Amino acid sequence: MRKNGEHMSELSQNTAPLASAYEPALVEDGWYAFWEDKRLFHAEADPEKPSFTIVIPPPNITGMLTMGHVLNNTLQDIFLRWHRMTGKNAVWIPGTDHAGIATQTVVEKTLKKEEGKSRHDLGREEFLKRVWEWRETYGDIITRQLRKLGVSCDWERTVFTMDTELSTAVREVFIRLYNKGLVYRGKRIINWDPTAHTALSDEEVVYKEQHGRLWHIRYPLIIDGAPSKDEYLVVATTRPETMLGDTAVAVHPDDKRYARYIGGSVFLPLMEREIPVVADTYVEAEFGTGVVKITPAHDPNDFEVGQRHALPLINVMNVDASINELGGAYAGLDRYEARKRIVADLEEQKLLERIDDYVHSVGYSDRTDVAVEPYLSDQWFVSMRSLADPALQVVRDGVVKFYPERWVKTYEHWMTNIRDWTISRQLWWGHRIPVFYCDACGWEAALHEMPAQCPTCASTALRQDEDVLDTWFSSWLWPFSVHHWPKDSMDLRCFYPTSVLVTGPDIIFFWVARMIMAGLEFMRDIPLPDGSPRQEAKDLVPFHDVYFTSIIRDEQGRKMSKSLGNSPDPLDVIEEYGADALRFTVTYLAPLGQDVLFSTKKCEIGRNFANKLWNAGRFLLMNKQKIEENGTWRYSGGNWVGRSGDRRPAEETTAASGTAHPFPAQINELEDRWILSRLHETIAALRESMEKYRVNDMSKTLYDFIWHDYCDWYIELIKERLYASDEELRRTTLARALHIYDAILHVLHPVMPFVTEEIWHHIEQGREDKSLMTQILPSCEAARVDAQAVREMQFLQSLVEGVRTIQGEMNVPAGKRCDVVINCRDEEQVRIVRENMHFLGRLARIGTLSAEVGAQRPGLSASTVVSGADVFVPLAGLIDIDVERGRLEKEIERVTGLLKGIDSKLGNPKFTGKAPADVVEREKEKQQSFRSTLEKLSRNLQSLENEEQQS
RNA sequence: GGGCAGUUAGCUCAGCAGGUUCAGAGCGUCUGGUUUACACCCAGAAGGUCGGGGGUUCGAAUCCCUCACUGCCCA
Repeated sequence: MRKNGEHMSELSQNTAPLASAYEPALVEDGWYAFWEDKRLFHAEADPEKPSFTIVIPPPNITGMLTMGHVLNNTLQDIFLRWHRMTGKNAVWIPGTDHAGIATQTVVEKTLKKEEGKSRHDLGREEFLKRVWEWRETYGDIITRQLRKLGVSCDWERTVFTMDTELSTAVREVFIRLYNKGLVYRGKRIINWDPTAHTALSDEEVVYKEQHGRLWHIRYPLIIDGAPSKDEYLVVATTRPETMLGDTAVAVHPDDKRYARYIGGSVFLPLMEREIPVVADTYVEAEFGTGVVKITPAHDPNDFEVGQRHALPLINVMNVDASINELGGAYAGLDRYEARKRIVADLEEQKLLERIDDYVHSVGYSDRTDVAVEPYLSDQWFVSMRSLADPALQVVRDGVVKFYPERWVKTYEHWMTNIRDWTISRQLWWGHRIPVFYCDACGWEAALHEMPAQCPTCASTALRQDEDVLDTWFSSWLWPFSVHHWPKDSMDLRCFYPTSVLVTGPDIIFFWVARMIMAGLEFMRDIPLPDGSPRQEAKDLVPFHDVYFTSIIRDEQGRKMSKSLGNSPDPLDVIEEYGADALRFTVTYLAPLGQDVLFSTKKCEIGRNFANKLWNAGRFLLMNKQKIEENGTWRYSGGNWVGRSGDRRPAEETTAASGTAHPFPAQINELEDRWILSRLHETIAALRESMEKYRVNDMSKTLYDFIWHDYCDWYIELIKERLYASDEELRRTTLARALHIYDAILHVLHPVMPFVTEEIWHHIEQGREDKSLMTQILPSCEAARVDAQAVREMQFLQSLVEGVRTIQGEMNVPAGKRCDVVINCRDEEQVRIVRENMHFLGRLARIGTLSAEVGAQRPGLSASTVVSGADVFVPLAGLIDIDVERGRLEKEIERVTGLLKGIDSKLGNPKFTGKAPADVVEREKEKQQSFRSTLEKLSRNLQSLENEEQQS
């Protein structure tokens, strides 16, 4: 990586022409270092200045940069850079997440591999030391990777969820909720991860459809105190191994088939235990046989049935889901091995009636991808109802807006059916639950630190809860914990709430919803920047807008995943195409709310675009250099400065800015009026796209304006003036072209920061210490929009295109210039053509051009009709009459069709009666225009056919 | 089973406040190109009647209903 100083000296000495192709690899690292060294990403709290804040969705410390991160962070950076360039106090807080299970698993694996030890061999304290070491070594790989993307995070503010201050916030929140009774401990069936040996929340379980079996097992009836040999109830189950823990069988109370067995009992095979037959409406009579085994310790529904019927709970599994000593002969076997043996044994005892194939969904751990086990254990929960209600309200009220809006429905559904949140994890890596117990007297409290002795009985034998908290229990505090809440500070006052959250819809429940709850619950005691109390919902919520990103898929539409190997490494892509190209491509392809089908090759869009921009700049700079080489004039401050140092504005100074403006209020040149008009239309469109978070619209607008309007047309149009002998004309022309180009660099910078910064520094001397990223975006000036210039240009553009089409179709040799005769519709058209003859000739390879009203068709001409004007191209010797006839006939057919449609429309009294007058008027004008076009086309075709017969 | 998206040129997608020649762009294909910024380029062409059906309306790719298929989320 080049040091800032080196880069700049190289730049300022760089008077050689730019390379003919843009090479991102040569400049990107240098500019990133420049921005960082100059602390341009850093912002200080300023109560006087409106701020624009984003907190990063903290990536896991175990994570590597994925295409998902690329999209997400590019969007955030675009928003941030754009708003920074509007003059706001923009800050983006970066940081990482400790990722409890993922990190602990990684370190445990390493430990096993390298030292053959388990965490238990090391003990808690030593193990945690190792995790910290691991995080010191590998934990910021992802943030280093993010820098390659060009993100403008305020790295000085980087935080980590396990930092001291953030841990304080976690404890504080736990203690407050505990004291309010919103955190509680209870024995429940939770989702157990048998690999990580921990509880999971409902949200961490993903369900997958699976082909399984439905085993039908005979449970002999107990008759006269003994199991019957030939009478039995048949239960159907997908999990026969859990029968070891059965404490009843159940039927529906209205199910006549089994009514007589209710109150009786059956003989539990294998365990040889007598269990009751109970009646419960939970049972679906239609499912299976209508008899269900009840295993209260291993199924959440059975647990509830068990509660209702006071059934005993028999937990037959260990923490790794192997069978424990309560599982009789199967003790010690893994759950799946036990299943096999149990099925075999049942078969041998002729207790297996039949086996059906069955498709059902099985829950898997989001983190370890093993089937979760419903498991009875003591866990901590957050009572969600009272937190959820206000959080639901602010979204319904629009205090927090979702983009796209449809996610509101998903949010509402979850929030109205919310269940309590399992927050304890049986891990070591994480925030340890701050609850302390005295075993001597039973005292228990939530505190920041363990007291020296029990406040009740003075015992010193106190202990802290062994479990840690769910990682999301720290993430939901992120928008304020990054500023070290509960401590009050100007940072917290000014930078909270944040402006927008950019994240994936997959974590709407995990994270988005819970952050809203936390903001509303905990931010009341922090005043507003002016010191007044924070009361209104809009000041309490953690963000005002939530942008839900697209999902990046491969070309076949499959989700990108490690196992499929279909996910390109973004760093490779950046190396090959450049970060700007990747950023542009990804935003260009990502409409709000739609998935993105990505392939590396698509980055050619962005690379080619960057190269196009580069070459346009290169062209201007070559011309600039030619003028400066004469020694009299230097381009500086957006205009030309004479050698004496006097600013000699060849053009006037705008009152508003006080700076020289190369475009005076009155401009004669049509192309200049047009491009200035298009620029301001474009700025307006970009602003609107930004407000609506339509980032792909923004990219398309930039692409079309820069490539088509500016490069394809404007640069071509001014070449004539740039090559003129009059140097003042050359200077004026170039100043205008540079002015537009400079504006382009500004508006494009948020999307493509590197290439724009690079070129911006080449444009004029004296920018060595400045950066484009802290410049102010050009404003949209309505007065510069010139509808007439746009209309006139459109006419001229269609003339050029019409002539070019004829030349192409007739295979006119590339070097040949054709004469053109235009029969104009009116004198206005004659004027426009005559005023712009010079560039029509150049752009359409025209020799002599004549334009008048009533001009006659020269013999052997190809023709077309443009805006009511006949365009004739005499092509004696070159014309292929068959081809020309084909063209005209096809055009006649097309226009006839259009005219027919309009005729029937206007012939319909309902239309003329009901449609608004201006619509009818417009249709009439169209009808006129089509008729006239059609007449001209037919006449031209007729002439052509006459000529054919004559020859 | 419930909910939400999507179905427009060979491919990927714009067009989502019904009426500006609205049927578009990029890629791909074909034709032509040594014009002093760019072959990561320039000029031009061919290709779709907007998933099927029904409805609202003077008028629908655009609004409503329905069906089909695809994908996602929740149970």
